[in-house]
Amino acid sequence: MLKITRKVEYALIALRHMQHSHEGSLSSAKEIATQYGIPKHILAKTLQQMARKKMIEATKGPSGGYKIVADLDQISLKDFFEKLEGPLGLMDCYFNTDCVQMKSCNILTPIQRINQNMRDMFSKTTLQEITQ
Amino acid sequence: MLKITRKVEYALIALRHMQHSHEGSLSSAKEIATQYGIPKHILAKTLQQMARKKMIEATKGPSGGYKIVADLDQISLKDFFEKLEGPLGLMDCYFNTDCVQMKSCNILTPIQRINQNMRDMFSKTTLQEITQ
DNA sequence: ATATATACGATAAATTTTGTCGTATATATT
DNA sequence: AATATATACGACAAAATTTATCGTATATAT
Repeated sequence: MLKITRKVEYALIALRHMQHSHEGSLSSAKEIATQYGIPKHILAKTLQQMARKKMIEATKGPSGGYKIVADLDQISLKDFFEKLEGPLGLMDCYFNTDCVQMKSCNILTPIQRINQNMRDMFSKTTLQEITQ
Repeated sequence: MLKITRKVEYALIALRHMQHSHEGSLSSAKEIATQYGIPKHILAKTLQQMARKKMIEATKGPSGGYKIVADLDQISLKDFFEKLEGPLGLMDCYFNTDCVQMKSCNILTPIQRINQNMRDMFSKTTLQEITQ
């Protein structure tokens, strides 16, 4: 439990790779996949998702690839996680209110507190800090 | 991602229930399961695991059940999670060192940092704070 | 034209989580 | 002693989620 997904892991690896490669240069999915032993197709999808979220930009064709366009200082880890995996919560009832046991649940309030702590923590860390 | 499991959820509900029931009284798996709409068999297993970890104590036979015996002030959320689900880490490589990509991995150190933050957070919260 | 690279939906495999079943053991009550 | 109730626990099955694959389309440099 409390694991990040491979998708997020691959995304972090790719971001860090791009950030450390030559300024303005493009990194292809193939290049990154090969270097870190990641399935190319999956990495490509993840990169596409990041492109849709305007974190990176894609260039098609031969010698194409991706490059970072967002300011990683301005993106918190919480935002990053949510861009890739949707709302962040320890339990679904944090954002989804249709649990039939809502009324009888005796840990709703306590759980919300922990949740808030976790979200605060991930809100305070920026992507830049991770990939620098 | 970053979800707690039902097992942990059920354990928290049960603990809170016991803590709020009459001092020294026993709560049976059936009683708790019925009240909160939890599958009885699963809850029983979870309670048994908590008993093995010396957090609660079981009494067999009719009118038997469980009661809290540990000091919940002395148990951190991190310890609680680990008693039920094993080592706590965002990624397996935090405690399991046989990832073949260890050497080429470019996010090992950053991830360890986030990991540590999360563990610290859960170490600072006690079970008592949650179930009180 | 051709080769290379991204785009993306559909689907399959693998893993993890969640739940069920059966049987054994202990004990209060009758 | 017999019965009913409750915990103990391993084996197994179902469901859900995550992870990966496949096929096809589009863009573009050479």
